Amino acid sequence: MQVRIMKAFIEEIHNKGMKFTMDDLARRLGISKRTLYEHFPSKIDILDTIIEQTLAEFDEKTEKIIQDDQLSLLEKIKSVITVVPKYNEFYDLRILEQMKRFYPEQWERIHNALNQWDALRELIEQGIREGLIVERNVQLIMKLIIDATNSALDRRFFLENSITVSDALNSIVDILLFGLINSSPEK
Amino acid sequence: MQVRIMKAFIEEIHNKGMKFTMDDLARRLGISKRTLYEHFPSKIDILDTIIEQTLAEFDEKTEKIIQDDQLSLLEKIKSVITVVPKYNEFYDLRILEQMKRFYPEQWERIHNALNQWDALRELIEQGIREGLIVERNVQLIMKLIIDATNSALDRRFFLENSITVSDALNSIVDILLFGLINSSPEK
DNA sequence: ATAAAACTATTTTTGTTTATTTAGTTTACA
DNA sequence: TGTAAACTAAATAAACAAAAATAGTTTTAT
Repeated sequence: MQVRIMKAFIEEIHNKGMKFTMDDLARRLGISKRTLYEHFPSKIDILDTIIEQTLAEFDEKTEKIIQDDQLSLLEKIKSVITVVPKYNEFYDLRILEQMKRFYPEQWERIHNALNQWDALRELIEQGIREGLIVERNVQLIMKLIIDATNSALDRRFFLENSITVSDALNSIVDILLFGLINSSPEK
Repeated sequence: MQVRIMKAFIEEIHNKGMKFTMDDLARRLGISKRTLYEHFPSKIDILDTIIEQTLAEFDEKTEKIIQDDQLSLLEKIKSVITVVPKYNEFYDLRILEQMKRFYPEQWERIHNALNQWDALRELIEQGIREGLIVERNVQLIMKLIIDATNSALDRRFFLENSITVSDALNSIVDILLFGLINSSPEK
């Protein structure tokens, strides 16, 4: 039931943005507010739980990739960057902007998560040490990767150009890793 | 004198953000408001002139690069991306945020200029046709380049990491063009 | 137990008035 | 001719009150 509520919560966000009422949510779920409050003590609590779970799930996926001995460092870097969080429609620039206004604490938590990415930085540093990655300012590399992947949060852009988020992320990673220049000889 | 005023204008912005008075500006210049208004009819007019001139100068530099027969397509692309506008301290995220609030029209003009970049798109398209650039969605490539170069507007980041804007832009372009992966065999 | 609706205590929003700031002008004076 | 300072009209912000919306609770009925 908790999951049903969280899904409906995200559906509401998707339709009306961050500004919807608990009455809306109960109506969408076809349950009474009373029942709703049996499962979550407060509105913010639902939001916190969603954030908590998606970030945790994101970290798990990342950790699993890092621990996977089958993967080369390059594959690990590639995979880690292209991890897409559950409820990914939730991570949308438009939504985040509203969240910054109405739930600044929650926004900050997401913002930090999106701009830290320590696991990736360690992989990049390892990559540099091993000569896999070009030797440049790590902070700058991180900023570039983060900014590039964060542009995948601009759902409007992808909708307008009918590209899926996953396709976009894959393209972005390929370009970041191997560059825009065609190194292979012409066919 | 117009130039002196514009420079002082930018200095004021640099110190106090977009919110400074014409009295501040006159004081900084050591002239009276009366004299100030002899040279510019209004405050917005100074701002408009600065924007006008920097954008025009940016376009000129770009055009010169494109017309230069000495340069290969690759060199052209690289050069065009790394063009830095005059008064570049003016193009700073923090400032632009304030400009969006206090001078929305002017902000939009800059915003459009920063997010259009038709000259570059044509070079990229040519690059794809000629097989120089990887064959991917042009819009996505453009978005990636624009987002990446726009992160050079985040002056705080560069200050904190003591990187100059030019260095950063050069690094960014190199990475975008040739990728993070070291293609050359280890030394 | 659960839904539906009524209820309440807060928060948010909206509108209004007042006070402050400031762009642009005018005046006085060197 | 140009500075400094005073001035004004307009915009901006601050303060406040009234109104509306809504999170969370309670009641009623099934």
